[in-house]
Amino acid sequence: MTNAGRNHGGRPVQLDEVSKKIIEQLQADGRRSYADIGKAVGLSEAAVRQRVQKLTDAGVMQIVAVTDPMQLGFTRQAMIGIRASGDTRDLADRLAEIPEIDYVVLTAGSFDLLAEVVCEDDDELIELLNTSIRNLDGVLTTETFVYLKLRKQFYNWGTR
Amino acid sequence: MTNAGRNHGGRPVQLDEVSKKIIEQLQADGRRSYADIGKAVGLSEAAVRQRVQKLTDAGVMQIVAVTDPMQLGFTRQAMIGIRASGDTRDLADRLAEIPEIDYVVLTAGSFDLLAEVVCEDDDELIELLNTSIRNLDGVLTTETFVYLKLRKQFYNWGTR
DNA sequence: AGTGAAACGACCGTAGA
DNA sequence: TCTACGGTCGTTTCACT
Repeated sequence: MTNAGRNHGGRPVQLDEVSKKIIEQLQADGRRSYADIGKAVGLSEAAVRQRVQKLTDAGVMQIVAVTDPMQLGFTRQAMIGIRASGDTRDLADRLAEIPEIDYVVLTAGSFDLLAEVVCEDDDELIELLNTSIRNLDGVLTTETFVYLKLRKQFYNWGTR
Repeated sequence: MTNAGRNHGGRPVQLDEVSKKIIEQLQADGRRSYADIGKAVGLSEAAVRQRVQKLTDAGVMQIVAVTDPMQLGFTRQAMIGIRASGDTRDLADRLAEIPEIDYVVLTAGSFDLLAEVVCEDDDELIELLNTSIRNLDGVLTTETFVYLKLRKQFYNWGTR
């Protein structure tokens, strides 16, 4: 189960209804057996297996464990909007190295970057902002949006 | 493989090093066999399976398929900051019903809500902003941050 | 909470339509 | 790209520690 063959070109893949159904099944339960999925979509176990292989090799889909930060004791989350000078790709790289940051995206708009942080508590968040983030070369100003309640989350993916 | 027994109380669970290692293995590959994981963490297959069962039942972890919107032809993503009046929980509920929105969070700061949208192209994004989002009762102003490049994404989860 | 063993079911490779 | 099938390996259950 390697990552070999990822479609780094990023050309969209045309999916038929059957593959979409297979993905739906695995979005509900990533460990569902290929045989079970086959019954649900009307295909043999081997055919399902081949399609899943193709989809993961092409980088359309990944089957992974997703954790709940709250349950792991990370009670404080926030999105940080960053206005920057210089090369934002470079800054994004440096932000990505910070373990408390789980999400970094380069944007167009009144922020140049958005970064999501996962912290144990407010103290860790303050520490992170004051030492790790605002001190970075190229960071002009930041704006913090502390999460009060997560209402919806659907799993997409697209780091490349 | 139901969702039964989710720990909706949200009390943090204390995890030992072994469970953390198991989660790490599954974050890398959600379909890795329990036997393999057992070899990696020094536990029998049955013990690993019991722990994984517990972790998923407690709501600490979920094993799911995560898709890449780009590969599925959704070439335009954006974060939308929303300033609102009235009950933001109510507004969040209505935003969550919009299929193009995959992420809604209530925040403290200069936005009341953040919503992430996944669109096929710019036209769909414009349409969505003008018709579905800005027209909602309670939406005062919006600010859109179009994604240029996703740099880092780590899978967390916490909708309740 | 963990191991070990036996029965069962899933997965994988290959052959063939 | 699919089905069919046999060998191998993973999973499940249970008795035991």
